[in-house]
Amino acid sequence: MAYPAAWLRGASLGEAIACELRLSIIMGTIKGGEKLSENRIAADFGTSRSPVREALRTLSDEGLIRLERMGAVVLGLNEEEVDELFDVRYLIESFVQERLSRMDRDSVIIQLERIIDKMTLAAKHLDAEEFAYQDFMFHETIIAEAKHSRIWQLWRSIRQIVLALMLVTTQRVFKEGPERIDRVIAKHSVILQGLRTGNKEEIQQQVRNYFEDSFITLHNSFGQS
Amino acid sequence: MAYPAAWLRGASLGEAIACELRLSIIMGTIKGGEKLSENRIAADFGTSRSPVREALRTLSDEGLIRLERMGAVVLGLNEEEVDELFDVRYLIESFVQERLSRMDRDSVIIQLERIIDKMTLAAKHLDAEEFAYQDFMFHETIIAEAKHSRIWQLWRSIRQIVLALMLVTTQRVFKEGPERIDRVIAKHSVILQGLRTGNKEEIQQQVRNYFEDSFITLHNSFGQS
DNA sequence: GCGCTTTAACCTGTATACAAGTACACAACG
DNA sequence: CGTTGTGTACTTGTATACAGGTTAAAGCGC
Repeated sequence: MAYPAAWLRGASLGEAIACELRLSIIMGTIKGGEKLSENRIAADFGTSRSPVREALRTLSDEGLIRLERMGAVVLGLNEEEVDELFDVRYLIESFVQERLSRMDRDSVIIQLERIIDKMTLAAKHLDAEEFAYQDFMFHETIIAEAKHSRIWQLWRSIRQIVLALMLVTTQRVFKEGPERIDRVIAKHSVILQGLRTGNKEEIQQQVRNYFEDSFITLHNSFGQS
Repeated sequence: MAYPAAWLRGASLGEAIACELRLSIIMGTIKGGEKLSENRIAADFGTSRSPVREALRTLSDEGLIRLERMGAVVLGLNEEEVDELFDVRYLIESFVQERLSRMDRDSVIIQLERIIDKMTLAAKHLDAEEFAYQDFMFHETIIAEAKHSRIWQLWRSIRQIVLALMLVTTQRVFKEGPERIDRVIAKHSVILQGLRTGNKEEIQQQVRNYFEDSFITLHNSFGQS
């Protein structure tokens, strides 16, 4: 599986290399402990060291690798670290939703409705890539609408990992059949419904439910793989 | 005011340039809206574009500037954005302390005691730089001890800004006299005391108090400047 | 065979070079 | 005077070159 070319439109070589490497690390094609050298990667991708250097810095900022004196060592994402990523996602979305509950939500609700429509369409066409992307956009839209510069920055620092992870897990979900896919859509609808009510406690409860459910699903998925 | 040279030991040129620029932006020497060019900065610092490029990426990741097609535009930190930064700090420390309350805290308590001693010493010698650094280390130590890879990553994405901000505010505090300095030390002692008790609710209350107080102090400080 | 020294390959950090694209000013023209 | 076109200067993204340092292994003495 390669990184969807459509997601790389307008990206520089450095970003593209970062995306490819990130996906390889998340899928386990590149294993934890492995050592990466700028020269070797540059040779592999047929580029110079400059974009590779940029890519390695990106992955280092994301915590997927650690830059050392010589070479970069791959840290990878084990099950526990994925859990921790979900901790952070929950922390961010919980904060953001609390904030949204005190704001005008008309705009975000309309956007989320459209996104759910697109998810439904992608499910119909069995387009896992598009589905994963819309799933991603659903959450990104909510976070963006809270209009909190620092929270947005936190999101930026994990968004690419989240996207790559969604791509992988969505493809697993699609293999499990349509009822599983529908459940994912339903989960998002519940979040949207909570936002519509504007009830702070209910929204928080919905978000908690969402992540608890995702958590369990994820572990089952890990157990199988 | 320049960035303390002692804090740059072992740093690459790129990191050093990032620190200098960051401080200039936070102090307002470089104002929001201003446009930065790699070439001009490289000329100013007497280096090539490579480290400057790295520095600009760092500042972009930190949300202090925005990289555009041509030139980078300075975003700066107004009062509201500092508030938002404190939102994030509170979010992180609150999470971390909850986690710590369920862990063995002996090690972190000893470390924090030592840090408070160093703060007291720095206060005695009126060494604002050292005081700011120990203040910073106090919080960083707490976060590190929670041993949560993703939370640590979030912290990493704001730690340099926090450090620079602490340097600026600490120097203001030092100008206001010793009683203000002692209050800062006392605030940290309260946090430490909360950690000693291990009582979850009390710890959370202490952390909330700390940030509410910092919040108010900060706004007063902003009002004066 | 084992340990020490030396050397050679390789790595990163930084500098420089080149190419493609963008903005802006200025001039020519309607 | 307004508009359009062109040219120039400056920008970033990428490639290449160089310097200093680290690793590792090859070679040699024992």
